[in-house]
Amino acid sequence: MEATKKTNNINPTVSVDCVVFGFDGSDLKVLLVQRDLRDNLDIDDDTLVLPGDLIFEDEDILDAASRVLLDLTGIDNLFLEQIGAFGNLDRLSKDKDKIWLDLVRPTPDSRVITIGYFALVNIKNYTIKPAGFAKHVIWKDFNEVGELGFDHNDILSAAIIKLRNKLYHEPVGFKLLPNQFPLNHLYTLYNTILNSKLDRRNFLRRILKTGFLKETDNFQEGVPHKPARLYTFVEKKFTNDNNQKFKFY
Amino acid sequence: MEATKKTNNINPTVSVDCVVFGFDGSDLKVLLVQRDLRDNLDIDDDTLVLPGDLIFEDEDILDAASRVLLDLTGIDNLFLEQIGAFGNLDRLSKDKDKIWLDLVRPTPDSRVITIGYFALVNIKNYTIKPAGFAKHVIWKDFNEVGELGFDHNDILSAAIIKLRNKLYHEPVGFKLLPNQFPLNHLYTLYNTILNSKLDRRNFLRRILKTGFLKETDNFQEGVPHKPARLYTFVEKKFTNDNNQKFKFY
DNA sequence: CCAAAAGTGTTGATGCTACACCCATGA
DNA sequence: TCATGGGTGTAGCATCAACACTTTTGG
Repeated sequence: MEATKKTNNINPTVSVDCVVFGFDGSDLKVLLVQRDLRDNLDIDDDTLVLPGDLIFEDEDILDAASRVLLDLTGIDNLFLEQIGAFGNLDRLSKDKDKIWLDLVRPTPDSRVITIGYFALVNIKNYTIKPAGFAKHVIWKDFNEVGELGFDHNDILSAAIIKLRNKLYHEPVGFKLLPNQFPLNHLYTLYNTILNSKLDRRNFLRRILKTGFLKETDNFQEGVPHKPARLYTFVEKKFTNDNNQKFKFY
Repeated sequence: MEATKKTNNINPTVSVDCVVFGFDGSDLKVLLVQRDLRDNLDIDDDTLVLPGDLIFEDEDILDAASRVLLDLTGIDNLFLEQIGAFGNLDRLSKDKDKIWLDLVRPTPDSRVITIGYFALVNIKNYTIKPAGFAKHVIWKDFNEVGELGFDHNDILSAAIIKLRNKLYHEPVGFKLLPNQFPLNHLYTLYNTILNSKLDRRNFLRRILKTGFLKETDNFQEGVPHKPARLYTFVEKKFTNDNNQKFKFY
């Protein structure tokens, strides 16, 4: 009967972490942040982590993930999908992690379970500004991500697997591209993410046959070669029901 | 350096819930339990729920799920796979749920996030005894599951989707069957779970071609018709890497 | 005119779907 | 002998993989 009370107390045992993928035309990128409060603390810690935070007691988990992205990166209103829960007992036990936790968390020894989310964005829509909320946010090449803080490499691994699966079965590649794009960008995207060298002609034929692409009257500009025709994504009803039958790529 | 301290304090904000699927030869079954302490409490509550419990502070989540199944059902050493985290703010707010929580939980109003797991078992290995730890445990027909407590219908929905996906891409059907089984049981299993009527000859040809089945010299006994040859599952290295290319059924 | 990427079809092999009858057994 | 499910093959169709040359543009 009673509406949810807003307490704004943090829940010290549950956090969210977000894997945001972008694509710059040739490489897959991941959004990473330097740890919060880094400038104010007298520690030498340049560890990168996924954007994340503890949740509030009365906050929906998905909302928490959205909030984190908005606060840390200015990215709003993103389609986020859950990866899963990560709760290893030792996930916060690296030395550097403990030092940071001791400094910033009210209950640094608390056992924390985190829920991972992932999202795909067109990287050009979210240029990271080198000041303000995005001071410590960077796009990192997926293949050049080193050791992250906490268990965030595990979360990232789970995310890339999910991304590859989705790429096969759902029309999601477009989310990583601008509104209009040449087909070869999509082709490169698939090859990059899937670590493969698909046959170009077969790929183009198949991707067009899905009906999710519509040609425009626009062409690439400023390229030192024949400009390619730009295509756009056609929103169609897509049900995951036939997910398994439907090979997308 | 220091080994994990065992505190045995419960974590009142995180729980696990398990979806255990079984197959009886014609129907898909789910393991459900009546709520804990039902007999000792003066309430009229025959609500069924998934087996689950709060976790301990220093307990791995997966271990917690195993413990729950062992405690409630005697099922040990099961391969459990995570479904995901379920954390809706209203997931514990049905009237009957609140009454039960008030009676058995130290902090009944605590917001709880649950991690769902699922498992496949050969139903004959785990005959539920009508006494002892399994007093309130039943196998329920998947299609006859009514309204469960909490948000357990949501968890179950997520589980069945996962099961259907796995059935397409991985050799898991065998886990629901005895060591030796006639091919038609496997065929029925696929049709039941996928809600389909696969072509029988095509199914048999394809399933044999996967190389995961080996014929034995044994035949069905006690059936009022020609006894079918029994097959057994061949353990082979199976990597999910080619998950997406590989159509299993 | 050169470099660079765009654009474009066919063929052979493989895999898929659809389909029906006889057989072996227990009762 | 009857009822029940067991066991088996093919043909036509669709899909897939493999493969290379010409065109257009900018510089």
